[in-house]
Amino acid sequence: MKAANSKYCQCLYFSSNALARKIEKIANDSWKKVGLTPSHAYLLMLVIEDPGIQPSALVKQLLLTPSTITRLIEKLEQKKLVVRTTEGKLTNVYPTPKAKVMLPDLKECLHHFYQNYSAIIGKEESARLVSSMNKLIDKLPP
Amino acid sequence: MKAANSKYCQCLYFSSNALARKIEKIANDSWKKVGLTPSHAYLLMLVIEDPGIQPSALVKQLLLTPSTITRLIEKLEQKKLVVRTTEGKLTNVYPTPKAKVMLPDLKECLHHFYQNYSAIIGKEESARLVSSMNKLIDKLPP
DNA sequence: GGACATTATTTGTATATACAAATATATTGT
DNA sequence: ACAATATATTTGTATATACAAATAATGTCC
Repeated sequence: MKAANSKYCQCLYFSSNALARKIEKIANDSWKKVGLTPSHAYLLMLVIEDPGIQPSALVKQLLLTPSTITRLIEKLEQKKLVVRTTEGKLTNVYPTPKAKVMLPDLKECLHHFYQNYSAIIGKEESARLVSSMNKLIDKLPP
Repeated sequence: MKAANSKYCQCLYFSSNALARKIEKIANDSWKKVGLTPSHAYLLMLVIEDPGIQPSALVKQLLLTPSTITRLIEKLEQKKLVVRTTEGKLTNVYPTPKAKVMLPDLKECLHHFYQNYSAIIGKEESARLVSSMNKLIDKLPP
């Protein structure tokens, strides 16, 4: 006997992963205009809004590991969008003028992304979902 | 002015990805006993329950791309847990005796996984979440 | 029945992320 | 003030996944 919904496992593992992959695809499209992946774009926005922000703060805000944050910064540095200064054990990340000029475009992409998904799933529904996901993220171990 | 919740972006992109990563971690722990990643384990369970299943069917059930399915099967083949037979353009995947014997252990891991996360987030809450995620997955473009 | 399109699978390559270890600095207890 | 510990960041490496192209077989249309 097959399950009623045989399209995919009725399991949190696949549901959460599949959803994340699909949303990632929408996000990738939304940020194509600025030639950045969503992760790079979000990190860059945080740097522009808080110049000198440290990798450890980015780790907390983006919920990524320190090594991933380092790699994201490296790429933005290659693209001349940020610069790093290290003093002691601390590193500060600053936006370049080139990056600052991009801010309106970055915000526009963010808006496009929001429009894209809320057009499909509805504004209330998506807000509810984000909120319940965030509650869950807080509950789960780090 | 900072947002009330400054820990991470109040955005579907990060929420869905962060949630998926955290759940993946719980899943990885749950399947450590059988020495498989959750993806490999789920694929193997599908093969055991439906011997001869084709990669295209696995693609639909697991919501992964054909190339990823091929790679997962390759690894299970290396571990002598499945065999492939190709006739024409179709491929059939069969479990080995070694794999069939593992089924109870695989099911036990699945149960552990379910116990692990429902202990943290509650059975009703997790069922609700899976269901609303699945609805969303259906709505979003492939 | 042959040209063209469609389907199924695999292969080459790229990417995002993580883990573990390395490095370097700062803090604390005595 | 020194040893031990904790914190911040980077580096080396591994993994899961995807995309695009290649391969191969099948179906269709005139």
